[in-house]
Amino acid sequence: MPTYQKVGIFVEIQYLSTRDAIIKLGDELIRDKGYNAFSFYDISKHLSIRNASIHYYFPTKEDLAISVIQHQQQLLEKLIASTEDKTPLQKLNAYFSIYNNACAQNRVCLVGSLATDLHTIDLPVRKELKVLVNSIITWVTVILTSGRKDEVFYFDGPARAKALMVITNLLAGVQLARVTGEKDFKLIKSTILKDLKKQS
Amino acid sequence: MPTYQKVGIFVEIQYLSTRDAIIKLGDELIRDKGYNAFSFYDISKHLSIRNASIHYYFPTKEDLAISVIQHQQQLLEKLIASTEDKTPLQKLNAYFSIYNNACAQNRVCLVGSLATDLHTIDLPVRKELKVLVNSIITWVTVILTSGRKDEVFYFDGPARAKALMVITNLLAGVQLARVTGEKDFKLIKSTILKDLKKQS
DNA sequence: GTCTATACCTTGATAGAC
DNA sequence: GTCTATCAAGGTATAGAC
Repeated sequence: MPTYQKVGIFVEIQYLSTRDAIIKLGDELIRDKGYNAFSFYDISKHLSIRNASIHYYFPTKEDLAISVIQHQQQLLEKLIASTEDKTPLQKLNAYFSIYNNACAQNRVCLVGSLATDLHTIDLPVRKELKVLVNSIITWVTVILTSGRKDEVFYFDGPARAKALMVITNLLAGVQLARVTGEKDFKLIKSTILKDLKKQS
Repeated sequence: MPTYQKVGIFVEIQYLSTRDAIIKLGDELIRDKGYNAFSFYDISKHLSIRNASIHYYFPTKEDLAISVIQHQQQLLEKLIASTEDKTPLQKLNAYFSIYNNACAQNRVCLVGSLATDLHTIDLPVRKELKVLVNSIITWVTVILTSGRKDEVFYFDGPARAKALMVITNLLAGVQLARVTGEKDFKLIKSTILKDLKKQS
């Protein structure tokens, strides 16, 4: 068995355009503090740019919100594409990974955050959110359908209904975990999997 | 079979002290727009009182938040007490009724709303929220435990884990329903019950 | 594309009269 | 207990120089 010497520390550095950096930070802020609680100052401070520069890319706060949602939509589509050839269980774990990351950072998921603020945002943003939500529901429904067909998942009733159950477990799981602790989120995750794998 | 004549319309009028009216409205606003989106003006406008009068009862906004949470805690305890002699299924339906009302008004539940805003509120409020969350989890766990003992509910694993599943289904269910429509919330509810009643 | 400077509004909060 | 009046802070947004 070979031995290894530590010869350095590897640091991953991301280079993003100003625009992409604003979107990424906006996403994190919405999921950390909520849409109405974060301000352009939070972004300008962190990126060492000025308020006016943010408005150059995003004339209004709602414009930024739309771009943040579209960015999540793109991430989702990448995740779907990159797991295309994987098993249903691997795909489901890929979906779980979204919430694992969120929970580890003590952030909630974008959908849950914007849904609670829904009545304070205008129609174009709501419309974009609806697209994202439907993409998520559709993907999870497809995963569960193929998993049941392959007899790796077992559940009764329409796959879409079961998808709603799984999604709501995770979505509210990260919210509850903020109050009761991360171990409850892990408990929810393992309970979902145990339940799906159990022949009924 | 007797017949009846309509002789009048019955209107239920609530008389609340200013203090209680503020709390009730604060609760509705938090669940409608979120903690950071509602303002004292929303309350003063609706109650035809002045900003300063609200501050007389609640020196700070966080003071109001604490009273709102405590009010929900009292409602919960009343609900628990009033269903003490009922069956586990009736008790579970009583718990469901909280979310039925919320969903019908297109409002989310207080826990979900404040959990997404958690990082913008200070410790005393978080502490109060934690008390409420633990009360809910404990009650649902007790309901599920006695239901399983009576063989009206069937599920594997710890009752607390199953309680977390049911609670997260409902909590995120009302949030998702804002985006996809109320019928999905009803689907989630009926799926929970079907699942619990199914002998495995 | 990024800056300075600023307009304009809403917010939570307070002082003090009644 | 409720009011008028006011404040200071913080917010989004814009004009215009560089």
